[in-house]
Amino acid sequence: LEGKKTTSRRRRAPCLKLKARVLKTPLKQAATSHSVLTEIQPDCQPLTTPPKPKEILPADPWTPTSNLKILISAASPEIRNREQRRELSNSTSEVLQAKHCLQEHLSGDEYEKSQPSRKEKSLGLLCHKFLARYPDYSSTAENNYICLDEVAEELNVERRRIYDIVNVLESLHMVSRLAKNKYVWHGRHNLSKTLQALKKVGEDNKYTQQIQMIKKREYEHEFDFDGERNEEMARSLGSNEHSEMSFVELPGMEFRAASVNSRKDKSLRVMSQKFVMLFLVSTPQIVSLEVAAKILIGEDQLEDLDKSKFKTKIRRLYDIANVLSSLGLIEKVHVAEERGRKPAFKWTGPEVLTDSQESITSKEQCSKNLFPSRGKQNFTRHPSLIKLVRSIENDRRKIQSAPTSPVKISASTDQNLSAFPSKMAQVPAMAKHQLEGQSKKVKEMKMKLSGSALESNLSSPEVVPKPDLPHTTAPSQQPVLTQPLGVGPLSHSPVSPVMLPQTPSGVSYAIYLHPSQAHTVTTYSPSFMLQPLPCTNVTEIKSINSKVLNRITTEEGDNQIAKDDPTKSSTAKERSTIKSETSSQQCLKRSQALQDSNLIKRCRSDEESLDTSLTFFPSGYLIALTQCTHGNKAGFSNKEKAGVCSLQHTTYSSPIAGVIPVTASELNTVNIPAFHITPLNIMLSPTSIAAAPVLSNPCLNSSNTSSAQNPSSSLLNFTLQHVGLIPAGVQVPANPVLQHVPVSSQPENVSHSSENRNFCYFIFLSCYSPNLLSKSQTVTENFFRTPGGPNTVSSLSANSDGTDRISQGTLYIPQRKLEVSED
DNA sequence: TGATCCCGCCAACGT
DNA sequence: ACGTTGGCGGGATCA
Repeated sequence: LEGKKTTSRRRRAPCLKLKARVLKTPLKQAATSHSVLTEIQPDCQPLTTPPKPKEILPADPWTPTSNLKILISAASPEIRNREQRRELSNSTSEVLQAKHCLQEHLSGDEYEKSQPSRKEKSLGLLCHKFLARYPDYSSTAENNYICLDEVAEELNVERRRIYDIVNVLESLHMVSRLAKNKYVWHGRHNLSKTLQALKKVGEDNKYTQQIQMIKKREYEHEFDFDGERNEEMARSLGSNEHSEMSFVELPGMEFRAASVNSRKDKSLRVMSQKFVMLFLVSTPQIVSLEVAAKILIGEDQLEDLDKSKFKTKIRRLYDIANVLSSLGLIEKVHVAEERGRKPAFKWTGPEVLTDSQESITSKEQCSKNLFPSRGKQNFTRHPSLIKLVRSIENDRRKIQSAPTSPVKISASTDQNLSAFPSKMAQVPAMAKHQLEGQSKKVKEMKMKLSGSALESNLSSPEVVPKPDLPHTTAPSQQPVLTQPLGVGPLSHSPVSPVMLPQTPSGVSYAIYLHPSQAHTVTTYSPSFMLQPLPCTNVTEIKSINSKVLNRITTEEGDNQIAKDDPTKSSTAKERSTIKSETSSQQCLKRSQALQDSNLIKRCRSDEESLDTSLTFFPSGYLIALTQCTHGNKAGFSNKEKAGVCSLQHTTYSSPIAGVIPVTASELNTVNIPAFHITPLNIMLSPTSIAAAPVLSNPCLNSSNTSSAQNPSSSLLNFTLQHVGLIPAGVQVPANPVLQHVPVSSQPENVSHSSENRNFCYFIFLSCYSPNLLSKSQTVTENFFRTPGGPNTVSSLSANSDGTDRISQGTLYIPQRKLEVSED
């Protein structure tokens, strides 16, 4: 028991071998037998993890010096510039811990005996060490090659452990295999794209629903293992026929990734990706190991959902989680449960935009052409392509696998595509291109937005732009836009009005209707609020919490014990743990109780300091009615401003609807996430609808005017009826006149006479989507079919300056009206 | 105790 | 036949 790893291993080997043959790694079909285990065990004493030797090992590589080195590398800011608080505290604690050990080493000689503790050998620490060797963002100049042997040796670990790390990194495309024993380091260069792709796949996989389902069952019956229930559940989960999802690749990297070897499962990699997906699709972004394990298991083997399998899965998840934690992507938390707390992890990585929010269209369009059958597999290898890929892989492998085959592909990550004969390769490239361009645009827009918000006096509280926060992780990798959103009014909370920078071009409005209050709307809508929203770009709607906060209930979410230390300024973070109900049903069910005092407090403070990071957008039905005119020439007087503000405030109390002014010219800048919601059976009372126009609070308008045109009431009615907002027979008042509006708040503020301005009306039936929207393109493509045909859309989206206009007088009715992803 | 997860056997793969 | 990968699960540690 001298402890030397190698020694003990050697000693142990024969014994294990014997036993193992019988029960350990079952030969394919041989099932593990515990009885055998117990019987045999006595014979071969060790057969267990060697007890931690308490003696010292002079030869042990873990000398104080090495410890120090590790500490330094782990903490070195130059090397690891990426992290912030979270990870910082993370690694800091680790470092401290290690330091502690170090001190022990130094202090007492007898202490030197202490073997590296289990902790010091943890995968997490090892991963930190590993990561410290490479830059977050690799530059071609540096040594981006990873030689497993070397690394293993340098880090003093078995190679096996390195595989664990590399496999996870590979799943994030942070490294890719070049050849035997050789990997290339990509760093975080592709991270955001990878995450985006993963999120997309996760959504397509309906992970959100799966999670929901599991939680539900769990809740209903105290979850009993070996119960039929589980099998049932597994079946239902697995029955989603997309269970064969394989490794998600990244455009431009697929072949390299594929070359990793054709070992079919690639389990750890795939598991890692799926695990990440779970975070990306859930809100709050907290995933308990249990749920994750169940989903991951349920997906492939619906049959035996036995305990051991579950345990194993959990073990693997821990391995993965350790690596992800080292990367600063997740952080451990605990969620309170009826019985004690359950381990869980919280996503702390960059916020990821949904494809549907960003460039789903471009990507999807491209891929759809290739994979007409399903959009869902955009980044997953399509079955029909496997053969092709295989053959390519084979060729490639031949070239690559020569022992120590030198890197023959240029180190750059995405440029070798052209080398591929397959035209498939070009698609991803295109998508990527667009993606990049778009995110750039998003960034610009965001900047513009916050800039104008700053100068706008209208900037009542909510417009106070949040100073650019340092990125939590990869600096500059994600658009600022992607900052944690979430705050807010979550799923059921009423949408709070938003103030956006005023635009000289006019105003327009949108109506927000929260499903949870739909019933109210149907009958009477005293709280129907009209919000004058000066806006330039509705690219991002900033909202603040309304006083009436809804419960953020997620079986897990609620219970989550914010174990965050108070020192941590986790506002955005915390807020991001809002749950967006995908199910309208649930939305309706949820009560609107105030949730936690923090939120309330924050809400209050919002009035002054306003954390505007919050950007959620109602996703839902959008109806644009152009030709509605309004406006006045009065500028914004202070008084008016005040009025607006107060109006706005009152709205917080129980806004069930809101209107966002949007001029036609801004139409294309409005971002709305793809439909997530079912249109519900919301019916608007005619009066409510009529109110919309009223919103064009005169005080918002600039003096310039255009001919006064009244909105076509028939058009309006038609539209509303068409989408089921009002009963067929009902007619909405034709002319939006203030007095018709049942505005319950500050009527005096809306009583100005108005002049005319062109703008269009948007009506949203919303189900809040905490996700940020970003691209105008999304809106236009998802909701409108311009008369000009498909090209119109392209041209609109192609224009980045946001000046495109949709011809006025046209009623665009979304064609995908009832296409809901929800179900 | 239950949560973590290190350790290393050995099957599957690749050459 | 041998080296590389990496699934897997016992059981040591940690909290």
